[in-house]
Amino acid sequence: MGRKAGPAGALPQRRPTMNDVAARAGVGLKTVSRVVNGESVRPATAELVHAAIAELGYRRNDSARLLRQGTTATIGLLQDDVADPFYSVLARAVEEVVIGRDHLLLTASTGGDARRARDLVTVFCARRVDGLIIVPPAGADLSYLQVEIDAGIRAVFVDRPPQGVTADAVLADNVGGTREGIAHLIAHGHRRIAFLGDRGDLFTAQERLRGYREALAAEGIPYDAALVRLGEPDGEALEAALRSMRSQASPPTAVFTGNGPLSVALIRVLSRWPARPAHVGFDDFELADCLSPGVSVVAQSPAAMGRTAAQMLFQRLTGDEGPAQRVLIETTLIPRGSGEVPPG
Amino acid sequence: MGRKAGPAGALPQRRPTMNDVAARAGVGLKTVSRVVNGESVRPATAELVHAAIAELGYRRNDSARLLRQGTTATIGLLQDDVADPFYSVLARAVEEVVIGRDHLLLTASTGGDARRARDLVTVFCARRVDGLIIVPPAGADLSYLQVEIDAGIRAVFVDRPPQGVTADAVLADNVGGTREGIAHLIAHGHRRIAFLGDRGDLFTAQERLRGYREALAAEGIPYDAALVRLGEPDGEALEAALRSMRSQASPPTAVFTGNGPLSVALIRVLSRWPARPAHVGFDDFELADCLSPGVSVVAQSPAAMGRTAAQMLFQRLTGDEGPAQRVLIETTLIPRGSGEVPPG
DNA sequence: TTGAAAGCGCTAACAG
DNA sequence: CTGTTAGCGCTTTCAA
Repeated sequence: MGRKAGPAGALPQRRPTMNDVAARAGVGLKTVSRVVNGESVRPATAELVHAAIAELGYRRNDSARLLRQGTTATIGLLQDDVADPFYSVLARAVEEVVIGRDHLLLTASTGGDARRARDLVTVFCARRVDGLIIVPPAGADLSYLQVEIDAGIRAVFVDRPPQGVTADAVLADNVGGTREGIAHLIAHGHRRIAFLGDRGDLFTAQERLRGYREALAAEGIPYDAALVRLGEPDGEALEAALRSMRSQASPPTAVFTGNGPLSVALIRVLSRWPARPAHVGFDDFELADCLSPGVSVVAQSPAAMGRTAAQMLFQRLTGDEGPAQRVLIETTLIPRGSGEVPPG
Repeated sequence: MGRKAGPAGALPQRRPTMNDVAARAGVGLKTVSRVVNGESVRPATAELVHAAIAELGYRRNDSARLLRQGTTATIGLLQDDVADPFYSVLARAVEEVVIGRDHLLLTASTGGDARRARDLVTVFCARRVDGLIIVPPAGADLSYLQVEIDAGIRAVFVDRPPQGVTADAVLADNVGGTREGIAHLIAHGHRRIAFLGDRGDLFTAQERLRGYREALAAEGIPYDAALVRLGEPDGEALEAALRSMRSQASPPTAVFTGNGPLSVALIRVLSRWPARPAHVGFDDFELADCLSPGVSVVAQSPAAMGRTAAQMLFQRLTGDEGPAQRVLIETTLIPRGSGEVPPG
């Protein structure tokens, strides 16, 4: 009782403050502060304070504390969509580092919308997060961030580099990984390899396409635009593209998909198809090994990317003023069957 | 230049405050506050202030603002692991609601560790989050939360109900969903149905087991403990359990798995097995439809759970003092083939 | 319409 | 060892 004071509404719920504790214990405010923060205080006095704290149910307000200290001990994480496995694994890794450093993590998903990203960045900055870890939306101009960075908010970019601002970035080895994947298909006898990539305005899609071209060039295989399709992982569009490729004079015998969702979409389409081309996908995904055949992939390491980004951020926060870095995280080719099928 | 002032270190980076703006504009502090907050100010004066704001690059510090206002406009989300698809989808839904209400979301993963959960709750509360959305670790006594709730921090539980404290909870219809799944198998002729559930100290595992028993009882099928195995989704342990079940006089013709990871683990095991029992899993997962046969599941709706929990929380934050509620989110049976296989 | 003063809850900088 | 006074950056009186 007391808390539910009838229709008149709940009590004001004012929590006891250090002042209240000080008054209750009959000591000065600063003494309470010392006790709470474990600084040296005469045991007898400390006892008094502890008693008052217990009686009042006092808990220090860290928001106030941090305001005074001029920090928020908070990092903001901004990405396309936490529900996407790639990002959720990345987020978990970031979380781990952030909490290990006694900070807290604010998270938000942009849905890939540049406008929303900007709004969220603004909100995070208004809260004065100590640092920002950002997967920037495709093609977003981030020059608005420069003023925040100049004002002291550190930022590290993941998965895609920033445009319009100079800052650290942690990226997958998109070119190298794709080269390896394509070379693998070529090594298994394929020369007509389709490339299904994500939207062309995405950095990762561009880079992976570049890796594709480089791998072909390295083997003297001509690049054929008719085998390339860039766009979102839409099943129907994918199927149409595939159909048109198949009707060519020289149809593809293998397909490379540029990310997880595209791989999954392709698998859905192929499951209804007669002959199956060889397939290698960029980015690993759950159950890739349980399909028949298992799906060979170029695995990224979202956890390593998140961890690295967070660590770089804290390095900046602890005084590293060196020039902006760009770190590449290695990929790993995992053969599981689908990529080792010989040309039909 | 200026920012990188050589080895001496970066400049103090003090951001301009309202005071600075006031001084620069030659007006009072409160006038700046009014302008920044869009309150009525004489246009000419406002112009002066805006100019000063632009020149100084001033941005309001929301942390300070919120301290004064006695709120943090922040919600804390605590769950086992954001990297788990179930939780990441739930998190995304929570995010959406929270940001739609002009709040921010702090997230942290407990790894299912009760001790860590407690620490994180404490940290969140010390920051004075307005509310908490929690997936409580198995068997964790949350009575320590009572004092925080009494002090005004609202809490809503998701997926698992709280122990040791009375609060709102949003749960899946574990019993009903499982009953439906088991009934489905029975309808397809199965009478020997194995149940592979998660650790027995997990609320969801208990409830789903209960649904299993009720479904059997409803059809007059005797419960056989030899067909039940509870434990973490460990492939080897699972295989051993299955092997021992198969060697029984009357081996199971169907298997029900109690969550996504268990379903995946089972699929891995079965992929190396000769005969395949029928299979229905609780909780849907990516590519379940692409396996052969497709995996029939009792789908939960983590997005609905997260959304509902967040909405309930805001209802509490806006004055709802009614008794604690428990909301059940419906499940949906999705037949895809594996659950419609007749007994061997 | 504007501004001065007080204060959110805490810590930093000095005294005693 | 302890307490007093400021002050973090803002909003909230309340008076001019």
